Amino acid sequence: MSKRTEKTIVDIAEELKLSVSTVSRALNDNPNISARTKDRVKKMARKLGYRPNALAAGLRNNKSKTIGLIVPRISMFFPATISTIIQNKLQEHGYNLIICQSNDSYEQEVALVNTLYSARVDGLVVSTTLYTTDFSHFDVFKDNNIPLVFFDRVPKDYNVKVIKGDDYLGGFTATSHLIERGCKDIVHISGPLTCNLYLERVAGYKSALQQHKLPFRKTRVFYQELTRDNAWQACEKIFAQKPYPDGIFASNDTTAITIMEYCRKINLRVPEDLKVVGYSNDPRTEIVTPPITSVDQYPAMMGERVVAALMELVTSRQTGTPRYSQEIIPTQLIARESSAGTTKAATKKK
Amino acid sequence: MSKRTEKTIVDIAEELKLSVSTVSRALNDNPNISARTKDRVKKMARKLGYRPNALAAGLRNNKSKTIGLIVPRISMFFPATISTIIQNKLQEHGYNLIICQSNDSYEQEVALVNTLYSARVDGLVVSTTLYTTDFSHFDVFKDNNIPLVFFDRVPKDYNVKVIKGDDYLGGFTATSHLIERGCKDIVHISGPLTCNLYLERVAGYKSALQQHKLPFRKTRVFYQELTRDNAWQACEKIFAQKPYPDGIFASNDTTAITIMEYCRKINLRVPEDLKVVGYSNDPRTEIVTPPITSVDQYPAMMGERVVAALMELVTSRQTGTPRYSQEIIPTQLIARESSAGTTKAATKKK
DNA sequence: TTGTATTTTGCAAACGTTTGCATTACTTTA
DNA sequence: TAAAGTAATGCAAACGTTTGCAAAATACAA
Repeated sequence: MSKRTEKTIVDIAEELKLSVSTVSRALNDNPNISARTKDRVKKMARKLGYRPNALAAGLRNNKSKTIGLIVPRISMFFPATISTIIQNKLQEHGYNLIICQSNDSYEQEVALVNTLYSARVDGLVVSTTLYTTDFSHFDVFKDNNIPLVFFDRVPKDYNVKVIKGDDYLGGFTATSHLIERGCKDIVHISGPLTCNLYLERVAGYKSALQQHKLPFRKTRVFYQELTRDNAWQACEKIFAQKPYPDGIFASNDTTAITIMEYCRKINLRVPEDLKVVGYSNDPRTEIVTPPITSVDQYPAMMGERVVAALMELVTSRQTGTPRYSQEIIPTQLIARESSAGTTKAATKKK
Repeated sequence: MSKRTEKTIVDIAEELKLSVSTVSRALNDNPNISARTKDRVKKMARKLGYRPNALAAGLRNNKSKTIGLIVPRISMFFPATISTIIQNKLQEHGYNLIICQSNDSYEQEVALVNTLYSARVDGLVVSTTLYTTDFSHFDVFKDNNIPLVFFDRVPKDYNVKVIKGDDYLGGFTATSHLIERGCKDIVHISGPLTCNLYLERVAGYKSALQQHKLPFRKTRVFYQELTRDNAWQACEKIFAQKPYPDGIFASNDTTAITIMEYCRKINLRVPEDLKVVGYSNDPRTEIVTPPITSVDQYPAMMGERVVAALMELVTSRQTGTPRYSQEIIPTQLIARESSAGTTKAATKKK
């Protein structure tokens, strides 16, 4: 039906016997266009069904009003929640968001950074892959002074804006909690140490143990991608031989949930025989029986801080390379039934 | 530090004493550029740190290699899963995805459609708001013959490509299942009827009842946004007076989960006193005790079909306005404990 | 009326690509 | 060695905006 229907400002200009510059200014509410012409232009724009071409404007202005976001996957609770917040907040600021998933693949992350640069996004928000230790693919953004902010999984030794959780304290609190509830032999299931935040949680775990004069044993810590399958396998190892631990601190709620399933299978009672603490306060922890104690990371707050930081950077592009600050979002332990009661010194054997 | 560092193909051209056209063609592997020059150009491009400008290319080619996606919210299981699939599939095809959330607000949806059009996306994928009954804001896409595909929550009487679940059959199967398990008085908690798919599920529910000679009673059907709060309130109404129903078919798993919580609170046994079936097969249904019977919608299959359909439309833009087909994705009931056993004719009273 | 200040509008270049057509540079053939 | 054919490259326009500067139109003052 309709062939070349795309109306442009020149169509409006011709129709109204005005110049394109006037039309452009009128549409952008430039102060030195008379109210009358503004009105005529806008009316005609509507009449012709004119739609601004953001590509053209972006090319001319060297800004796309678009922000890029790279997360490992959007189907996981924590990144999903943050993405939602970021998206909605950015919308308020008039920015579009291109959400991309690296699927925890370093190569994909690199590719995404490049295509997002090509799309000339006005800023980039990233939570890195588990395995990203070289950050040079982000240099394009730094070098061209394009706002770049990292959250949650953030780089080490790479000078950028960073917004992260208090992972050390989170690990410390979770572990201390278990100790206070009487646990003496606490297993920790951690993510791979290529990802810094797990390192910090482990450090927190360790120092909680030490502070309570409990030994830190290497064999009691597992480093693995925190998937269901891996969690199940870890359980098989853990419960292959006695003595069983009396507490497990999992760096992830999926893992914590899987542990509970495993316990049910082998008839181990939670929290009586084993206490479990997860991480992230995924809503699933609440609907499971028994509900699981977990560490809340305030995703909403983090998301808000991310876009606030981003907007600051966007609006202060000129002032040379800034010294980047690091923001720490607090953490809160939400105690639930999975760690309730007190395990007495003499471990109950079934 | 670096001011005007943005290298363009003209920089490459100057450096190599070539014309920009040659450089452009070389970078795009145009067949009639000699292998030697291609090589030189690519080397120089790398050396200068050249990054293609997708805005400029998009403007020139009238295509952005970008697809828009509008969903109610990305934090819900079903849309999240589909978005993930779509995103990953599109990436394989070399397309970027701009994911947007309407937050179930009609106004936001309209606004998003417009900005995505302005961004000149090469296609648009939509699952509409609960309340979208007027679809004229999508006309821009239809009129300009830009690929447009709807999934799950799809328009009624609007000629477009549609990929939807088999909601009638889903409703029918879920209800039949409850009847087969002995339920005689089945409540249905439905979404608002402004959204067509709920209408179909209700129709399925109704016809299952009729087929088994059970009465359809208006007071046994609730129409509401399927949130936690609403589900809780519905429960309060349902169990305010006897007789209690012996089965509930909820059009959503969040609702099903909430029902189970409520039952626990009022000491009603599931499945003995009440059987529950949800919809979507959200993984949460599996980890709850007892696990909840639900209707799987094959989100992965749907996502794949969506991008397949989209790619077909994208590559066959010329051939006039096509007659759009409607695809139906099958549905499968996953029976779990929440509807196990057989409620005998004489209702067990506690 | 003329001149000056102020408001409003227009011209043309620029943003970084791509591409039809023309041109030049090489091969091949007679 | 000239003619003809083929391969490789270049020219210039176009995509739809925005914007500095110049010009025109209007208002105000003398």
